[in-house]
Amino acid sequence: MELNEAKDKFIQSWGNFGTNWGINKTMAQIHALFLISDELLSTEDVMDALQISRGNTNMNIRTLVDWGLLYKESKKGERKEFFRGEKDMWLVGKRVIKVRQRQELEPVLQILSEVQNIKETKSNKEETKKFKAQMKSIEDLSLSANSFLTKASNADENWFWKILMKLIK
Amino acid sequence: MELNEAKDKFIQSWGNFGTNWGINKTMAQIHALFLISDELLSTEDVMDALQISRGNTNMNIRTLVDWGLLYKESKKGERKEFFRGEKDMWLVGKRVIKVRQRQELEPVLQILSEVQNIKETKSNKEETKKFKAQMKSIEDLSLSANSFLTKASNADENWFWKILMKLIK
DNA sequence: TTAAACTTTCAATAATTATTGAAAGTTTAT
DNA sequence: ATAAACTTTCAATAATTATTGAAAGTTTAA
Repeated sequence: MELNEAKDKFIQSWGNFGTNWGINKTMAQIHALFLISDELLSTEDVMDALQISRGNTNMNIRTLVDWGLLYKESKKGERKEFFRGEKDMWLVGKRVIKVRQRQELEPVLQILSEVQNIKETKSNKEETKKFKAQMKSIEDLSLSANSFLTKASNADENWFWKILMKLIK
Repeated sequence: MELNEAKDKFIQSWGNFGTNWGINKTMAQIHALFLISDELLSTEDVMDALQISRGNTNMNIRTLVDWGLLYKESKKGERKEFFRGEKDMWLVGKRVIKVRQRQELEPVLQILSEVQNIKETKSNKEETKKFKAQMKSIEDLSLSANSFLTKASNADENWFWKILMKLIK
């Protein structure tokens, strides 16, 4: 395989991978492009490399910066904005976990808690008890997952993997 | 809140939650309905409860059975098929992890490995080295995540959480 | 067999989500 | 203040994904 062929394959695959996990294809592709680019890239560079529109590029670069996966940087003598990708995959992982935990797991925890405040009537006493118990069990697992992810996304790599390795042996 | 209002809220939220993670809304809603139903339900019961078409219901029930989140069961004297939901959230979690790991993580591992077989030319020696190194680092993290998920999805609950609790303390 | 009861399929359609690109907005240099 | 260089927005459009429902397929009972 050629280098450029390999790069393209990686970008396309990363895009599809994102798609399966609720991250839009362009955003994942831009991220992939930055993972394999050592130089700073401008919005136009990204537009050219991936053949996508200015609006699309701008929007997704913004989101990647918000997620902490890209950094805005300046080039001396250039007025244009440039960006650099975070290359450390452990850090990338931690940041993705943080954002998605906040955006998606926490709202569910909120609902699971709310939904347990039901007024019980004489006619549905048993049913209510069972429903609450089931919500509680989902809440418990979600809370444990949430704690784990919080810990994981704040942990320093060595310490974390050292203990994790005992687990996965 | 009323019991039925709470049930509906849970079903809708679970549907949206699924949507954010690349699982279609109907499938997640059907799953939610089974999580809070003690009785066996038929395709028609699900159609009625969620107001969705026969085809949609059939297709998503099939997938849920494939994933191991629903079981097909018979009711004596009834010719119709009935289904029962797996209620144990730990088991549900393990099964979801297994399916998605196979469907989405493993293809990425495949690509990451493929993409490292590049023929180096004199003109791009350095660039090729860097690209390979970056692919390797992504592959390493992905392999670790993969091992962890495999372990987690085969673990028995008590043993697993006991060690995990030390981590998340 | 036959036909009723039930399940599955799939082409058509609807709903959702992503993308474009031109116009509006902003910043900087002079 | 002006205008060139650059960034952002957003209504229109395209692409993707989900859903419908009728027709085809299958199973069962008599």
